[in-house]
Amino acid sequence: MNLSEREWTVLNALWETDGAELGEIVNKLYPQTKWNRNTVLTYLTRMETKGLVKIDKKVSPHLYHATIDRESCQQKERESFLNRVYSGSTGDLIAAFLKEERISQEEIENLRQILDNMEV
Amino acid sequence: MNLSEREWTVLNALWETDGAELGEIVNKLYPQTKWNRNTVLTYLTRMETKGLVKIDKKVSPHLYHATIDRESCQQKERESFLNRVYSGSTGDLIAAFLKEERISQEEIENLRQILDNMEV
DNA sequence: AATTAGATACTACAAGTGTAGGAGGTTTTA
DNA sequence: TAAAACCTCCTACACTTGTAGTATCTAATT
Repeated sequence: MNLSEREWTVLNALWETDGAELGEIVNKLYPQTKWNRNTVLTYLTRMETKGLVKIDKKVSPHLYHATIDRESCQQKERESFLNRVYSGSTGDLIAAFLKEERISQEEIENLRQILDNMEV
Repeated sequence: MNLSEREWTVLNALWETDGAELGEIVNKLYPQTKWNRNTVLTYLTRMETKGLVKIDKKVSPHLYHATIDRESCQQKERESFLNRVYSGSTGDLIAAFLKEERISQEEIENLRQILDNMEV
């Protein structure tokens, strides 16, 4: 199941506040997205159909939960990104990110550590 | 202009053989995709409408070219992936790729070099 | 209890996407 | 040159996505 941009946006909000009410979700999303409340509701119910979201209807207002965890979504997305955009070459991909994007000194150190531990 | 999965697949084929004929493209794609020839043609013409593909109709069979280069598509895709999936944290993203995906010893060395050159 | 504000359900509708089929034009080949 | 093999064009159609509007329902407030 490949997540769309909007689905990621919604899920990111749900992961930050698991078991949120509609109003909270709408408010959290509004600054970046300007989505209408009913638009958000449509996304949530469609995502429920797809099994991405669980809606707890025993309480009112309903509570909305992500049914999948962030890590495994990230993992799938990495896989697909890697193949689609870098034909599977992790080295090229990382090199591109290193060269282009801003990284703090600490992060550089951290990555160096990881590399050291990978040395056979 | 955000490229879809299919558009990436088509463009990857075009980048590998720029100015290809339909038959070549179809054959190149078939093993991974099993797409029907007319399906491919539909994608190509739709992508022409979007400005992603240029069709040279002066010759027959027509020749199909990508109008955008791979690097700039990769760059956009990196940006969007980074924000969508890692909330903009390049460090987290790279760490995840380093930990999860297989990288050869040479690539590790190469990345280390890049890190060294980034040191202030 | 009546009003109001927010929540949910149902409906809508255009545009985009996935996936070809059929008809007709062109090029190669027997 | 007739057949075979491609190629291109046009058409189709169901499904998904983006984006709400309306109507109703429920909970909070006066």
